[in-house]
Amino acid sequence: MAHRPRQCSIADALSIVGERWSLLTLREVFLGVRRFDRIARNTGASRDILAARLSKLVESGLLEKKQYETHPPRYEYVPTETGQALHAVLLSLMDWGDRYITRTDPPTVWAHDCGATLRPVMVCEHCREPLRPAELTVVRVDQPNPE
Amino acid sequence: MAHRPRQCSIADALSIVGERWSLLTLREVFLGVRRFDRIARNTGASRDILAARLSKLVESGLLEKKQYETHPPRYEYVPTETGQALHAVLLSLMDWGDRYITRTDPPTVWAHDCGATLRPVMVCEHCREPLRPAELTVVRVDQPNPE
DNA sequence: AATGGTAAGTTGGAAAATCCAACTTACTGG
DNA sequence: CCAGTAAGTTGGATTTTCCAACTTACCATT
Repeated sequence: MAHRPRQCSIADALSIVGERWSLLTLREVFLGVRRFDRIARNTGASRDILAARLSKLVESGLLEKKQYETHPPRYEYVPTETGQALHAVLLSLMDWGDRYITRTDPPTVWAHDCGATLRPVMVCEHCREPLRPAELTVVRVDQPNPE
Repeated sequence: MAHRPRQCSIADALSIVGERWSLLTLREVFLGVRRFDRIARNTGASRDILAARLSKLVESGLLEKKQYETHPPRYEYVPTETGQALHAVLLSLMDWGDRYITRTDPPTVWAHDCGATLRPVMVCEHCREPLRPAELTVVRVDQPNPE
């Protein structure tokens, strides 16, 4: 009866960063590449789509457009706090790719300030144990189709 | 000169789960919804696209098709180990959405077996400290455009 | 002074992906 | 016998994406 999709923060998040090239654009920004041409070449996105994605990321508050040159006006895209918080998402995606998809050695390696090569792990904030899918239970979820 | 995009596990991961509906499909599977019609309704994906996505997820080794009825043949989609490992990605995306996008109370709440309401946190495996973007440095990365 | 390169887009038209409603097959329950 | 459920498939319309070329304006070189 209720043909409404499930309400959920994953869907909300994807409505902002779920389109093609958005996450790769943010990857470049996190790697320090913050100008249009370079982002276009490093991702492979076509210029028109990249322009649209960057505008959306700015409108959505993930990036800020900083002018670094007037005449002609040129901008670079720097992450806001909201944008920076997405770094964790990209790291978990990278980790999954490293482990299960990419055959070779991890192409990208980060170091943590503690001195170690970064291995990102998701833990429960309360007990600090690494999350295992089998140890999770749904407590509350929107149920679009009751019957 | 080199017009090759950057080689990276995030791109590899997105080549499998980056298309529209793939991650929402996996969300449903993790919530225990494993049959075609329900997934279609709960996500809002059109049936033809959903069929294509499910096939791809099966081919890519994230889901397995289990027959639960012959005559007519009916299947359900259950996550493999590779698929289950993506739960962490969805949780980090959910957490980001909860914090920065969704205005209301978190629509979906998970509990951890330790008894606490789940708050997923990304930590450095070595020192166990929560990751802060400012404390990360790139050690190695594919550089598509040298000059 | 003219030429080529860099930079950040924008434009128009072709190609690909997605959407949508209707159809199919084969059971089950009333 | 009819309606409902389930897992898709099909054809055609709509929307996105792709691609190459164009624009504006500066700087470095010849």
